[in-house]
Parts: sequence; structure tokens; C-alpha cells
Amino acid sequence: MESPDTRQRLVFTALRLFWEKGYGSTSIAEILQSASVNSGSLYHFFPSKQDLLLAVLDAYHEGIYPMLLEPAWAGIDDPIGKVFALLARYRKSLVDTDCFYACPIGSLALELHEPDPPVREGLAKNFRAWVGAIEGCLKDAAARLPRNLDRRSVAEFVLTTMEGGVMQARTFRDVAYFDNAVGQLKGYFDYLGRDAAASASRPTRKRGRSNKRRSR
Amino acid sequence: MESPDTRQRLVFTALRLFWEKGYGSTSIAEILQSASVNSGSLYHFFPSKQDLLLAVLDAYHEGIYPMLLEPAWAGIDDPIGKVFALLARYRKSLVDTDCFYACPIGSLALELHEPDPPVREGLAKNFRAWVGAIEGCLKDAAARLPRNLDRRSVAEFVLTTMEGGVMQARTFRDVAYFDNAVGQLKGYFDYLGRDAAASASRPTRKRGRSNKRRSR
DNA sequence: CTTCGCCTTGAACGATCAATCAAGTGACGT
DNA sequence: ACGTCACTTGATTGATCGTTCAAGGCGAAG
Repeated sequence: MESPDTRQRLVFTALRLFWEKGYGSTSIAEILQSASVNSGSLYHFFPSKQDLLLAVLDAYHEGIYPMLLEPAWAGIDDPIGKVFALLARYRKSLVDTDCFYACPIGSLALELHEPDPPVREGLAKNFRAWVGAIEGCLKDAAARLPRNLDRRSVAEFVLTTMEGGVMQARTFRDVAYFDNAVGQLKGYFDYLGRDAAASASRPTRKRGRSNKRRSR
Repeated sequence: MESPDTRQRLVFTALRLFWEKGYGSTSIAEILQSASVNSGSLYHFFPSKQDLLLAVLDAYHEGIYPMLLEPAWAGIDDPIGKVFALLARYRKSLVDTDCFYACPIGSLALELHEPDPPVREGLAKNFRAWVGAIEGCLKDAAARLPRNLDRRSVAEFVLTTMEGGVMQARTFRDVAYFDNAVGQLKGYFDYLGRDAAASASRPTRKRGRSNKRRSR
């Protein structure tokens, strides 16, 4: 495959290296060598390393649907099944890399302590897209979840579980920690499902307890 | 307070700086200046920067009970209350630092991509101690949780939730994301509590479904 | 052919990094 | 008084960092 587009090759190479080694530990020289590009070309397109990072975050964001969700959801119709199919994809990523790499955004989010607003926004944008996809599944699940359950909040919690599970699996180099996180989340969903079924068979009781989100 | 112990001053200083800026972004020179120590002294005690990191991880491990759990649990007897009191302490840390810093171990765990076994073991040891403390609470909760619920797995899930919630709160610079994670976890615990109460009033049914952990 | 502008080349720069080391200090045992 | 040794001093090292820049290639427009 020929790749005449230097800019794109740089972004993809940097994406891979940042994923594998983190942002701070990936040197410009390494990116240049991996992409077979000279420093002048890089700095022609990106004024600084941080601008390259921003381009990487954009590229990742662009790829969330076609590269992540689409393949993960191939042949899966059940909306809640889609949620766990996506988690299964991260599991595969962990297993394939001996529990080294999974979600590049999460790693970058905790590595970058700088307050640079554009970088943070790039990370946040990725998280929002991911959560939005899960939220869509939960909305599609309709009556299988409690009626007044805040779908967005639960979707954020799925991200919480995924990232926390990945962190532990990486630290212990054991995918069982990720499996446990997913298993507990599954338990939570089971409870939610039973709750929805129970209140459906007992229509419109008054007591309006429910998982409402706090104001933000 | 006088501090004649150079070694200890180095460890505490490094602990603080690693917490604030991460490991890779904290230079030896910065540690030396902050601790008012010369490089020769540092390298007298620690052969390399990584050895200093190991000492920091040890020190943090030593401090988990006296510096973290003890103050978080002061005046709290309810075991499940202790779990959420600990989470509340991380919340306070987030609020106090404008959502910059909370759990130093989690940040380091995702920053350090190196496979150095001793470092990973230092991180894992800290996680294990934390999970062990939560596990103790869950065991104390006794009948308020389903009888055959795996306490260790749920304790690991509490860590998952905390770390995932901190990651999102940091990225969005908004503690509401941490609050949501804790709120969802609370919802899960509510279900577990109701489940325990229900099966207690209906003693010893046969169907032994339950949150068993996978083999590891 | 000339000119212009995009893109590439790659040596070089100053800053900063972790780490070194020869020289020294001072408390302590003998 | 002397030797020993744990500890300190701080200049210095070589490597590596992100970044710069003068020079040149090259296709398209005039």
C-alpha cells in the first residue's frame, strides 16, 4: 500500500506509538523514524508535538465509529448485547497485548497532567463520543431498563467501569480483573432489568425512587 | 519541624511531586531543589530514579492505613458507610485540587508503560491493600449483602469505580463525573442490600445464582 | 524558461535529562 | 590523636529532548 500522504502517516504512526508507550515517553525522533519522515516535514504540518497530539486525538475520534463500534457490533442487534460486545472488544485488546494496551484515551487522560485546554477538550470529546454510543444502546433498550433511569449517567458508568477495569488488568497483568469489573457491571444491569420488569408488572406506583443524575 | 533525615525528606518530596506532576514529568533536579538536597546525596540512597519511585510506592503503602483509612473512617462505624466515606475522601481531594489530583497510584499505574516488574509490584501492592480494606468492610457488612456474594470481587469493583470516576472527573475537570460513578455504585449496593433482605426472608431456596468470581 | 509555493532534507541548537565522581565533612570508635 | 566510614557537596558528563533553519527539490502556473 503506497502512502504518499506524509501528514496522515505521521498521525497514524504517532497514534500507534502514543498508544504503545504514552505521550511523554514517545520521542519525536522515534515518530520520525517509524514514519520515515524528517523533522522538517513534521514541523511543517505540526508546529509542536502537542499539535500532533491534538491531530491524533481528532483521528481517534474520527475512528471511533468505523474502527471500534462498527466491528464490535457486527451481527449484534440486542442493544444491551452491544454494550457488552464493546467491552469484549477491549478485553480482546488486553489479551492480544498481554494486558499492556487497551484504551489509549484513558492512558493519555491520566498521563497528561498539564492543564492545556485544547488537549483536555480532545480527550473529553473522545469520552463523550464513546459515552454517547453507549447511551444510544441504553435508550434502545427501552423497557428493559427502569423507565426513569438516567441513560446518560449509566452510560458514563459503563465508561467508568471499562477504564477502571483496564487500569487494574494492566497493573496486575491479568485480564481477570477486567473480567471481574465487567461481571459486576453485568450484575448491576441484571438488577436494573429485574427492577424494570417488576415495576412494569406493577404499573404506576407512586413512590418515585430512581437513579436520577445530580445537577451538573 | 526539623527533618534531619535526608532520605525521608527525599521520599516525601518525591511522593508529593509524583502525585502532582507524574513520574516522567518530575525531574531529579526538581526533587533536589524541593527537598534541598544535592544530587550526590540522592544517589547515595537511591541508585536510580526508579529506586526512588519504589521507595515512594513503599511509603505510600505504609501510609494507607494511618494517612488515608484512619482519618476517612473517624467516627464511622457502619461498614458500608466506611466504603463511601473513603470515596468521599477522594472526592474531597478532587475538589481541593480543582479535579487535578486524587489517587496517585492510579495515575502512576497508567503512566508507567514500562514492564519493570518491581514497579508494577509496588503499584499492585498498593491496590491490594486498598482492596483488602474495602473487602474487610464488606465482610463486616455480613447479612446486609447477599450471603454468597464474593466480597473480594465487589471490593475490586469499588476500586474500579473509584479509579474510573477519578479519571473522568479529571478529564472533564468536573467532580460531577466522580459523583455519578459513586452514585451508580450506591445504586448497585442498594440492589445488593435489597437482594440480601429478600433472600433472608425467604430462607434457603435452591437456585444458587450469585455473584461468584471467575477463576483466576 | 522562469517564478512561485508547497513540501522535504538533515545538520545543528540550546535546554534539560538522569547519573557520576572526586573531594570533602564530621561524628564516632579506638 | 588518628582512622574509618556514612554522608554531603556541586561541578560535570554524555545522552536525549523538542525544535529550528538554510537549502534544495519539484510540480504547476505564467
